[in-house]
Amino acid sequence: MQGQGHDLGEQRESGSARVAQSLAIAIHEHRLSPGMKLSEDEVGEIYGVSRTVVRAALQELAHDRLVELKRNRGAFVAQPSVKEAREVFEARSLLEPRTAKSAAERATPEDIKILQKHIDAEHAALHAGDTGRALHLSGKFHVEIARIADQFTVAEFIAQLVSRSSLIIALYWQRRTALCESHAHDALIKALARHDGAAAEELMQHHLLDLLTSLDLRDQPSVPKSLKEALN
Amino acid sequence: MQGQGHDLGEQRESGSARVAQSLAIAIHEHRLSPGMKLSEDEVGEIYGVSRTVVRAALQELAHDRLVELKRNRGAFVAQPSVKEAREVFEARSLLEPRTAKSAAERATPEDIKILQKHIDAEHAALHAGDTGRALHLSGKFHVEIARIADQFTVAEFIAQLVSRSSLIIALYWQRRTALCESHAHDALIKALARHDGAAAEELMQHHLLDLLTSLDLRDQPSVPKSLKEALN
DNA sequence: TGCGCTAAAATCGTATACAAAGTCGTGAAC
DNA sequence: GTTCACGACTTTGTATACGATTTTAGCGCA
Repeated sequence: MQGQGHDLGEQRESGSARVAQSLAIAIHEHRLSPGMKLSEDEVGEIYGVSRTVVRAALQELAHDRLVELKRNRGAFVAQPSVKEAREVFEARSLLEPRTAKSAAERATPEDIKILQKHIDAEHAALHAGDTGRALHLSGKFHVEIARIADQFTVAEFIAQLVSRSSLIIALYWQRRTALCESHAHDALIKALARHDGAAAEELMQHHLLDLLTSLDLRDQPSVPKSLKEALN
Repeated sequence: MQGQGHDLGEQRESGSARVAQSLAIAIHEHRLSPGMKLSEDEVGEIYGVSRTVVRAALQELAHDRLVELKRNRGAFVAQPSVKEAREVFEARSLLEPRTAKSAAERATPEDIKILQKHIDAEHAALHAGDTGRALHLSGKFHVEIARIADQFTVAEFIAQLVSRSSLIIALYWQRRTALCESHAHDALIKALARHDGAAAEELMQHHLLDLLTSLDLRDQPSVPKSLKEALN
């Protein structure tokens, strides 16, 4: 989300955008756990900026529901409730299957290559034991599909939902096997490559249902830990 | 100065939220036109707050794509492009029909009453010639349906899309008749009242398509507010 | 007259300062 | 020993200050 999207290597980003993105990635990769407090002074110290820009970054993340702002009490990494978790996947099931269908109908060979690179990086991260990074890349795969469909508005929503899903997974994941992801993505990319919209839609719907059912949506919270460690 | 406490009803909200909401409504009601500049000093003067809180409000609106922030140049009421307009309605057509279906299956008599009140107020505003307010209420109708469906996550997305639609209508509306709205909403509420999910889904889909086709999406962003912009 | 350059004014981006609200620990009363 | 209350400390909310960037106006020159 954050930056308008086209400038990834740019250094021109405003301070708050940089901080927000860094924090967002840290959350995606589960280096920041749900419920952890994000003190303005502490975060500002870490990034070498004043509370002003930290506040802007935290507000941005709060808008994406990655952090929760409590009035006069500060910012905390969000802890999505069970109901919110179901809502997020309900929203994804409304948006992503039909977006995947559109993507299948428009995908170019270059698009497929980019997706394949995502998958390869994801596999590599998984193999290297960096499950956090693998999860982050897995999410980007979903957003990339929306981009291929040439639907930036929907892509933004999906990006937000993917971020929140990462938080949900941190809280409610029950299986230790993260393999299902890879296979589902492999099948999806094949359907996209052969412009099989119906199959892509079906595969995406099934993939999301699989993700949802792999969660244990009866339990409750987890544990916070130190801040500086996670952000180094 | 800075009367910290002139309380108009709910003073629970933080200053920035109050300013953001006020500005958002002004945009919904077309009292602020696309492209209009929102100077931080000027807005702060109007609401009696410092630039700090104005900036927070503008950032919030920027996240909802109601205003566009240009680095070192300030905030402007957004001017959605033709492509963005199509994307917004594409996203709505993904989210709203099936949400209407869910709402139909869950709607209680109280829900129907609330919706009816919305419609009545909308009709009243229309009859009073306050088309801006009618548009605003018409939008709230759509959001309320998502609330009835008990999908707050989707409801937030719809709220944002409805806001952006208001901006799009301001730019691309071609018909002078705003009547279609009312009839469509009347039919929808009837389907909801008799728990006819399929009909509600169909009606909503058709309603959105109607809205989209009532726009003139061939022209470029409409009338520039100032001459300089036109010659920019 | 028209164009380009420079300086002044306005506006934004960020840091700092101060006030209000919240948190936590200590101690006295029961 | 437990509970409640009060005060010092911490953290947030907002205002103000200052440097950076952009815009605009004025002036000189072709």
